[in-house]
Amino acid sequence: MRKISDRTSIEHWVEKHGLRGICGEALIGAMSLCAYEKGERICSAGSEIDQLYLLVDGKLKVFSILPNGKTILLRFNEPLALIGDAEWATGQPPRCSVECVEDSLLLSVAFARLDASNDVPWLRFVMKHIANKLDTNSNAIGLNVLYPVENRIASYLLSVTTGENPGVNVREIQTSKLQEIAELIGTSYRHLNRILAKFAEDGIVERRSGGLTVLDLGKLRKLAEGMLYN
Amino acid sequence: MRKISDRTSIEHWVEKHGLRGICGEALIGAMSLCAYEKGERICSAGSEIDQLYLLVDGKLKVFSILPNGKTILLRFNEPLALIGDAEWATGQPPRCSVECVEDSLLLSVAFARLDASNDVPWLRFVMKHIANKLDTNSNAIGLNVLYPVENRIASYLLSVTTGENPGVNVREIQTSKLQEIAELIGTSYRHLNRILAKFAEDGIVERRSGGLTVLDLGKLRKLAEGMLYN
DNA sequence: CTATGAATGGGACAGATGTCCTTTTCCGCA
DNA sequence: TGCGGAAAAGGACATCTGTCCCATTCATAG
Repeated sequence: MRKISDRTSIEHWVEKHGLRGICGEALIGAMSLCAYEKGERICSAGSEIDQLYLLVDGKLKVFSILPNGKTILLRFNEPLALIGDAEWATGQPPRCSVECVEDSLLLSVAFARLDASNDVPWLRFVMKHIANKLDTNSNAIGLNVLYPVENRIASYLLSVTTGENPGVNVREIQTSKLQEIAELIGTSYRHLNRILAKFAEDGIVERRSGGLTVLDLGKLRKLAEGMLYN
Repeated sequence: MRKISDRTSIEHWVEKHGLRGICGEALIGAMSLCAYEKGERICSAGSEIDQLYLLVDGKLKVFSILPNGKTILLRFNEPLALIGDAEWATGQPPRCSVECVEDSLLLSVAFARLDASNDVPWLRFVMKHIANKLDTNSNAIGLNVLYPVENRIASYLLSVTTGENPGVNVREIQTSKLQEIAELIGTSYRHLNRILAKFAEDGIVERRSGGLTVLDLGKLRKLAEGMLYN
């Protein structure tokens, strides 16, 4: 992580996301700007966290680690997203880990600084964000339990495909080895492989030389049926 | 639902749960007390909701309804729990339905009344509750995806068993037909039946005359492995 | 260019779970 | 008391998913 102290940069991102209407000048003044590289970890489940982060540029993945050591993808985050909001609110250590899937920029404020603030619009802003996560999560539980892996994979592929350009090579837009993808989706590598083979047969994706190319976003969307990791 | 207008009753519950330290007198004055009967629905997914509820006595079950019409149990709620908090925060219609599993008492406040309030301790209180739900949910997603139905059933049985008295007849403590339980857990009736048969074989439960008696809470706890609906 | 370990692709089989049906039990009512 | 429908119990089979294993391909150091 690289800290960017330049106030002008901070201002830029504050303006870009309209933060000035949300939190007071004092809070903005207390913010730092942090640059994380692709693959870097912002926070880890169970570890300490004492900063609230606002993702202003880039993309993050949020995943949970279970008692048996397995991991499961919870969602991808794009700007403007909060990291550490729930932890600040509950005082609990983070239950999830957060990692950059692209080079990312985050504004940060110390929890201590927030505790001291009685900024009502800001509180409402944070509350709304947490509530949105909850909303998404409540839905995701059902979808994860009630739909087979095929749908989760479709959803995952949609999430890592930029959408504007079908035919994206998945290899290029995210580091994960297939093994990692399998873990994120909560299935075995073998099964992921099986489903991908079927997708290839159905012309949804193309596999060549170890890469993976999405051919038919429409079919993927139909399979994902509204279940998205975003 | 029966409305209890008696201010003294309201005061009683406000005191009992220490609400006076959380929200201003004005907010308390705006609260109503509602008595719901076992089985009654407090809110339904997708419908309108314009009140925030505080469960002060009784027990609720919260479940989500999916596109395909299936339902999945998200959690049980006991006092002091909030209903409608996330909906108030996001402005979205409820994604979950909430139903009483026992006769219950809830304090209610209109969203409109809350919108007008800038009570900081109260905002933090609500925020913390939403964050807790999120925390629990994030965990539940992984558990639901990565553990087989057997564990979910164990967890369910624990949740509906009062814990102090092993040998509780499940029939007595909650209305659900087995078919309903199956839906809540997100499995088929057939499979639930299979697992229960295995539990009976292992001496964990006893099935007789259509009822179900929990014999061995210890084994259930081991199976649930920290995954609880509460 | 080749050797080597990592990553991918896939066969075989077992266990978990869903679907479809039939039989049995329970329970209220004529 | 007997009947009829609802709920429960369970058999048979198909599909989904995991585990184990091995063959193939790829990337990279030498």
